[in-house]
Amino acid sequence: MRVTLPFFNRPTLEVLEDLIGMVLVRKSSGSSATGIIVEAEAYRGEDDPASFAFRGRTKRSERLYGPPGRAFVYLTYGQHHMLNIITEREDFPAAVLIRAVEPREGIAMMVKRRKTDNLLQLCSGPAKLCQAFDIDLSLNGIQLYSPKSVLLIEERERPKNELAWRPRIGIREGKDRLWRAYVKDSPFVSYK
DNA sequence: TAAGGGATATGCT
DNA sequence: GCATATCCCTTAT
Repeated sequence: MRVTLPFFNRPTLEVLEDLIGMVLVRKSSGSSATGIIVEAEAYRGEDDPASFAFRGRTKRSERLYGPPGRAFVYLTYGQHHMLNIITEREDFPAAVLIRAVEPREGIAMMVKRRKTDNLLQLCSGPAKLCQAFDIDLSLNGIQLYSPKSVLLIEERERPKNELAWRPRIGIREGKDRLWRAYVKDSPFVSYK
């Protein structure tokens, strides 16, 4: 599926699953960092106790109610940035948290930002990938489907001679809360 | 594997 | 004012 506005304006659990295997691109002064999304988590509706929207519209949850296809970046624990992708129609609060990516391009830059050369430690966590991709509050609200954007989601090119290139996706349903999708057997996911 | 520190925007009293 | 948060890292058992 092509990544344009309608891609994000759909039920969050569908977007969640489709985002797995897609490419996160961060452009910065000439070079760019890219990675394949291998783990993500859904937050949807005011009835989801894990969502910022659980207690209604506040300054913090406001962007969840905004138009789909934009980034919702915020700071937690005073030092870690989180990247969410807004889904569903305007006024319905929902998003997908990007939890882990498999680093592809710009790895040298990521190593520098993360201060580790362990590939498995580069982007295996929501705050880790933000650090590796230089994502902070300045990118809050940015459009993710414009080719001009410095942060965007792209469809992965189908590799030649590889028939079954789509990743094997696992879905976990939390007890009373979140849904998490991940690439089965990927060493780049955040949990052990 | 477990425990504790870090450092700040946000919401609640 | 105070408590808490979609977490990471270091240090200690």
